[in-house]
Amino acid sequence: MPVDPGTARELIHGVFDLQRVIRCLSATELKHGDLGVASQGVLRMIAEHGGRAVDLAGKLGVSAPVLSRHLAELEGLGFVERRRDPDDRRAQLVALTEAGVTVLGEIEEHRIARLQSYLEGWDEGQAAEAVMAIGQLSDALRTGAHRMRPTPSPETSPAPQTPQNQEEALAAR
Amino acid sequence: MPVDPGTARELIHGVFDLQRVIRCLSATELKHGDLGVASQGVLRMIAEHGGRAVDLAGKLGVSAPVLSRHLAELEGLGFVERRRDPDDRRAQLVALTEAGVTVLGEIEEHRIARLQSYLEGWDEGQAAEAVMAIGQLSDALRTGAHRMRPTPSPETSPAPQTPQNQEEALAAR
DNA sequence: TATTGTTATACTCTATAACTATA
DNA sequence: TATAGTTATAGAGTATAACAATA
Repeated sequence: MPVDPGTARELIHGVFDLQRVIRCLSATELKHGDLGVASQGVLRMIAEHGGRAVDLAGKLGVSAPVLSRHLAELEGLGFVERRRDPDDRRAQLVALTEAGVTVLGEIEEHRIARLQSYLEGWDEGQAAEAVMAIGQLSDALRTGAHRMRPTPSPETSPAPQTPQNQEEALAAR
Repeated sequence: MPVDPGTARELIHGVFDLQRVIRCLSATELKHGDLGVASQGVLRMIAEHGGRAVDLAGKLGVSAPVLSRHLAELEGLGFVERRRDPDDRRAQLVALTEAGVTVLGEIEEHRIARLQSYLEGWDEGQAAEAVMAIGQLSDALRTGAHRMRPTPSPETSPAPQTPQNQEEALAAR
């Protein structure tokens, strides 16, 4: 028994509206010194799941070249260190420097304080419900889309051939 | 009594994660013929709030040049009609053509069916809660950011002077 | 003088293709 | 032959600045 089409429609529009509001906020806030929003996301992902670059790209849901450039930028700013993986000398192990940890902390603190002020009047339960609802939605979209893809005519085409980086991204969590 | 900083943090990360998942979906789905996701959003906004172009830009949260180009594209595809506003000959009144209504209907139907399949296993209440939570969050960010801005040193600077299109966007709903 | 809309230009973030080095 | 990463190039979407026409 699927969700009512009207509710699905409202959810779609709600998500797009949220994205619009956030884009407007990104224009004015969400910039920290030289760091764009995307680089800030890379910084956080390194803090949480540091390690091989290729795995980070998968978790971030971006292609290898995109991550490569963000890492080059972050390394140039002194926020990230890259060293070769001793077990696989093709790969890189990525980690935050002390400066990187510091700047990420500043970014997070600033965002949290700002969100807290925007959420003035909310109670804890309301906020927790929003966290849960958004998390559930992300999971549903991830697994749903992931379950969709792996059916590229299993008989006619012998192998997918394309790297298909979305899949890794969607399977990440 | 503000929301707990830990909860605020989770909410921030949850929203960014959701954006990542949606970006991955956008790459594979969410394209309808020649129409990019942004143009599809313009199409929907015209359907819901058609009228003066400048007001549409405010509701979409984009600058006038961006809307101008999207409208030119949509007009070229035959999905949108523009005519001068008889009451203000600088302005344009924007509306969907029959083809525009049709294509928007197709887009919505396709998205709804897809989301319904992704939300397999959800019950109606869970979906309704997600709609509510996301709507409340959008509203909070909109009004919060809007309340923040109108304080550009009210004594030293006589007038804002800059168009400040974010404000209109944030005040739209 | 302010507002509506357009064009030109630039920025951010992204992807694909072609390449090197390693496995 | 396949994978990790880089560089080059292109595309989508956005903004600011400069402009024309109208108010």
